[in-house]
Amino acid sequence: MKSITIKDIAKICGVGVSTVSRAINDHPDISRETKDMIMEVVRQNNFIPNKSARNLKLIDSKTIAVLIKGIENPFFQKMIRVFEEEIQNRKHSFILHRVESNQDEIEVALELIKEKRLKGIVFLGGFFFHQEDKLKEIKIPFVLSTIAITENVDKKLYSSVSVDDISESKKVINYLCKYGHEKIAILVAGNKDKSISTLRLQGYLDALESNNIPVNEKLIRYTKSSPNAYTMENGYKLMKELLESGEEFSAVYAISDSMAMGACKAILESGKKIPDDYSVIGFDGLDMTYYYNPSITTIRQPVEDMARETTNILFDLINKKTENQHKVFEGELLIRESISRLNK
Amino acid sequence: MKSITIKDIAKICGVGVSTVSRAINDHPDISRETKDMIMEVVRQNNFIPNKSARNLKLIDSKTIAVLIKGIENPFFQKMIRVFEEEIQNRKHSFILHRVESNQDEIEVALELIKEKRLKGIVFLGGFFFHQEDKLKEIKIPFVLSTIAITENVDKKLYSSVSVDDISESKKVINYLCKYGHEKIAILVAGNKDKSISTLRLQGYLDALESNNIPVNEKLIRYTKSSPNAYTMENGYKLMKELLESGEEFSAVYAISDSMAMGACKAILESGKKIPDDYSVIGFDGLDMTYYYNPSITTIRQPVEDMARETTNILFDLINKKTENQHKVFEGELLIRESISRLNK
DNA sequence: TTGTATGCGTTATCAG
DNA sequence: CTGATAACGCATACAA
Repeated sequence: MKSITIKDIAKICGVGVSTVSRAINDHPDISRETKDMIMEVVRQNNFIPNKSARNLKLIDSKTIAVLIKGIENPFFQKMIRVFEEEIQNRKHSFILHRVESNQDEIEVALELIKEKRLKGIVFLGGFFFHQEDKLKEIKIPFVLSTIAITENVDKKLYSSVSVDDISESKKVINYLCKYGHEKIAILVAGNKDKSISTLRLQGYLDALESNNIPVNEKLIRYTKSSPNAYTMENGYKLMKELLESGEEFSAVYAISDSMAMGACKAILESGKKIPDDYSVIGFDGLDMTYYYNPSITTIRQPVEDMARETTNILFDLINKKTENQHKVFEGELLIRESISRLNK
Repeated sequence: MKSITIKDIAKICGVGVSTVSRAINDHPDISRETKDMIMEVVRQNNFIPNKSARNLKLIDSKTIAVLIKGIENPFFQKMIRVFEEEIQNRKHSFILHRVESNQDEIEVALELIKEKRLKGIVFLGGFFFHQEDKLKEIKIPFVLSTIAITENVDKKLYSSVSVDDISESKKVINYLCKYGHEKIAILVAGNKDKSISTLRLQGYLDALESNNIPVNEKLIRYTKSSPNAYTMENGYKLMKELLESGEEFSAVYAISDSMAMGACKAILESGKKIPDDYSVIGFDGLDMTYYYNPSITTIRQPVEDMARETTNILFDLINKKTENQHKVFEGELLIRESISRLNK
């Protein structure tokens, strides 16, 4: 079942393959008539050029890949849109490529670069625990977007766009403290998970200290299951355990909005009220937090702006307009209905 | 900046390219020592085979692609997992490929088939308004999963896995009627959108008729914006308009869970209660409906089973074990807290 | 067990 | 403007 090739088309048209190639690719050096004639034959025979062959031959491809770890995370939804738009505006092709949680994103990137002759890469989500020499293998421009780097790598080796998880996390806790909360629980991702979760936990600890509140280890709840720790289900389970433990607290900080909603459910199910009995605060700024009942106070990451800035930096790098950059965005505290005031 | 190829490796190792190829691809006809030696060199030089070249050469690739339209739809999240698992269990590679809402999925499929030498394809989401001859161009096995076909095409030409949107929709309305509701509003996708929305609306109309309830056009609300009609935002807007219109109703059926949650928000925001003032029912069975407050009654599509069955059929087709099949799954009514009983 | 040569389907170079 | 031909990087038939 051999499929039709450019040669077949050339034969049918009675022209050379290069002429067909020129017709397909809108080359200038071809007369209107031959082009029209060829395109007609192409259409009639449903000829579709083989991209592998094309990629193999091409030296320069004008395509950008976004490698996303955790595509199921609703947090990325809006960013994808922006990437698509921005990249297409710049007349480049956009490839969204999912990397599985057990895959090494750099390996995947390296393969894709070769396969597609990429111009640039965006790494979205996940966390880098890579060594410097790993990063150095990527010879094309790339930007880490909403990624926590844990290793101490030279900032000159990469670009990044992110929020400061530690300080945003402090913001959360300071806000709760301002409202009189002292017994503040936190729902974080499994303790071996060296990631964004660790940073947000760090912010929590720092803020408690600066507010002179002693840390109660029993109020720090870690998810068991991985790799998908930031789910509603985990938030629900953790909250349920916490409630059943009998440990006292007045507010809970879930390090993701999904977990926050799960936590809310557990609280409501136990017959308690939000925010009257317990205050809840999330992180990320998912739309869903607005629609939830009660609406949930959270820190919004400016995802659209972050995606836009990511592409800006990437194309600046591609056009050699800049060295590697690190842009940190400020989160926005969205004050909703899930926090009560304890002091007056 | 030429990148390293199999030839370079061969040269370094002092062997032929075919030997290197054999080493990389775990061929049997190669001695342990040469293989180990070669692999060591491969590692040291970070050699990564070019997939385009490989795909071009290969005749048989053992890869399955899932083309998904509307990847941002949380409905597909769980299915993706299953596809990945099932396909990997069968020792095939899994490619998730996003098709944009303005793209023709068949065109995309045709390209991908050539590029990757696919063994099979799953079309996930969206709706087919394609002619028969379009479908006939796809020469490899494929299955339409959770897709509404609007054209009248010969069922022998394709396989499908779905729920019966019309009858599930009737189930919804019959349930509401049983609880004494008669003034039932429905939130559907924009009227030009010939899709699943149309089918669910049809079920609504049919069920009203069989329950001897006259249709009130004012209770049928269409989203304006496309292409992403099934969002919380649209549910919210539609509900708000409906409430402000002053039209009387006791229950609302949103044809997607996301819309249902948006609708709930609008109701709650207006100071009304669910289900005391208004009953709400959704469709799809997203996890979120459980976590919402109040939890939302909905029709659950058995997504995992559907994904599993999709792969089963696909591989049966690949292995020539079967002709094209059409499997219809039954939805499950998840009774939650968002419906009140009007009659006693 | 290993090496050589050929072709996969395109695009690009270069001569006509 | 057009056509032959040489790559692109790899896998494989075939020869050794």
